[in-house]
Amino acid sequence: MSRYLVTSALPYANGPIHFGHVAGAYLPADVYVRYLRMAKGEEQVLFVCGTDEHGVAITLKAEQAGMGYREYVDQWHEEIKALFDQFSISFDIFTGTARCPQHVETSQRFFEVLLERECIFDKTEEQWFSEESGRFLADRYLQGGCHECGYEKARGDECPSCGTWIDALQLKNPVSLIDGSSPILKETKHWYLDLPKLQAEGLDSWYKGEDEANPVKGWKPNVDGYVQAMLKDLHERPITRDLPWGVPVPQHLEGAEGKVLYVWFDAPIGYVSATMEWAAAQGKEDAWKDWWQDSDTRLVHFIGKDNIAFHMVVFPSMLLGQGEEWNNKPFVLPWSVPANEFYNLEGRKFNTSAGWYLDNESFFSTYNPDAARFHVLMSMPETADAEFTWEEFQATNNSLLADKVGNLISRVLKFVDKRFDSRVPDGVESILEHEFLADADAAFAQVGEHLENQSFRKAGQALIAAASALNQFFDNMAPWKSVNSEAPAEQAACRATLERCLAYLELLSRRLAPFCPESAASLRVMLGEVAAGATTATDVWGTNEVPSLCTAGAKIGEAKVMFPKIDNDQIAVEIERLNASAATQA
RNA sequence: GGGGGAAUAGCUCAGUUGGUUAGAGCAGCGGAAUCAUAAUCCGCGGGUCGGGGGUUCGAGUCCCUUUUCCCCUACCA
Repeated sequence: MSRYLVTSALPYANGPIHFGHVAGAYLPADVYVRYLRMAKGEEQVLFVCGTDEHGVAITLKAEQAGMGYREYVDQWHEEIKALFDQFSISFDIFTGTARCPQHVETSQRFFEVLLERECIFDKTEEQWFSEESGRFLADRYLQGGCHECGYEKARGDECPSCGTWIDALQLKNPVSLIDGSSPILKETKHWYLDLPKLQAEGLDSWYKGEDEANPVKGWKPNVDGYVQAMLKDLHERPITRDLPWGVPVPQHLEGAEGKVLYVWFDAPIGYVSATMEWAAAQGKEDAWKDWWQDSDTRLVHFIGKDNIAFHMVVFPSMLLGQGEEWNNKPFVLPWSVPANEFYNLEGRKFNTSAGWYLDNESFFSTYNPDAARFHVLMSMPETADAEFTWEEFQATNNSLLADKVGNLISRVLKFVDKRFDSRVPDGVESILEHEFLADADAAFAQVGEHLENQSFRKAGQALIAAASALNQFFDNMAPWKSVNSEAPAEQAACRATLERCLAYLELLSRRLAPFCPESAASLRVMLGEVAAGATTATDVWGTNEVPSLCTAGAKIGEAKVMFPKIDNDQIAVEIERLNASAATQA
């Protein structure tokens, strides 16, 4: 039995996150994890994440805000965590690279091991240095004359005028965009990750699925195409920076003073250190090894498409490069990297500073978080960019959740309440074979199959199809007619129909849980004694499960509206608010 | 400039290794029913698959080219 170590991309603690991030890397991961916990067992799954809190961008923004670096990232850490809480993202641990107690030591050890194993080398080169602010300048913070077309406001990486590639060292009369000073060239030593070497030593065979110790699930087209192209021409990458904020390069090394590990080097190590922090919190310091160094672990990275290179090439290389220097065991390599595309808002990118965003607080105080989860999942950018639109959100909420699912629950429970005194009808000979129940069985089975396969939209569609089949069953049996019949056979059919409906609602409550956890829980409350048995333990998914007969006389609870409808006026207000907010910022 | 992904009914999307009249949901239209959050169920219409070319007995599905959108391009995670 495999265990699953699931990660979501570490959000950068440099600004707000929005539904777009949630749709790409967090919500699908959470639905997957909730499914795995139910289908494989809680102890077989670990879900880790945290904020990425280093890097030059953070130092600049913090300085602008007149805040200390730690203070600055703390603020964003809290804000980011708040949105995840609204979406009920169920991380086992959510830490951060600047707050995780194990992070510095772990990152440095990664570095040292790579150095010892000669997967890292150093090089000394000249770079632009601002004497005024006492720091080396990243290419993008330089402006100067383009060596090709002479355009004077070219940036250090690309000329906006002629589009040519610029080597920052060739800029004419460069000026620092940070402090306006004229930088000087100064020598600095940096360390580089030798990716070509690691490619030959195992990255290639892992990627191709030829590494028996590290099987892979298979890559999505966006991942496969990108990585294949990248592996044809792999170069070494610098992994250190001159910065006052980050994980220090081990200080015993010559020239390490004032240098930190480059943010993308230390960030993915955050997955490992977060696991260590989790283990320590469990009182089992070594438990992290069971996840990172156990060949039965399936390592799954949920990311956005902008992160493919790091999770498919750089981080696996770093793991590979550790050899067996940790406890005489290698690290596991990713089994699956579900990279999603981007999620936009009403046709444009989410952009908080331009007023093009959803106000999280207002959103969650007005709408059902489970409806948001379900809609975002059903429209998530699995294969291509996708978008959130208010009208589609309304349609999902009303047509699917309220009308198909909510109403099904409502009509069944109210019928049982009125006609059978809120109890499972007795003397029932269960209906085991029925066309529409067979459809429901198949649809419920597909929910599991699709979740297993990380096909989230299809899983959601299957869930709706199951509810639809149950509606068909109810209509086909027409218990509202048979209930008034004098014929014993009719009356028996009516009782059997409701018994099956209750049994299937119990199944629905379990299949709905990964998508809409709160609603699933409230459905179980409504089902009362019908859902009394604890079923959160390992539950067999992906098979045609025929629910067993409900106990006759079992009492059900009170039916409540699970998914309130959203009316047109409300949606119009939201769209107007969005446009007004964008207009104000423009 | 280079690399990658995407483009299929009004909308959102499926379409396995190329193979009979290209599917679903939503919206729309018609009907049935009335237990239920005026919720459900049945039926119907509607695409030639971004444009062009090619391979093939046969292509949405492979190749070339072109247009549009998005991502990466290595110090904007």
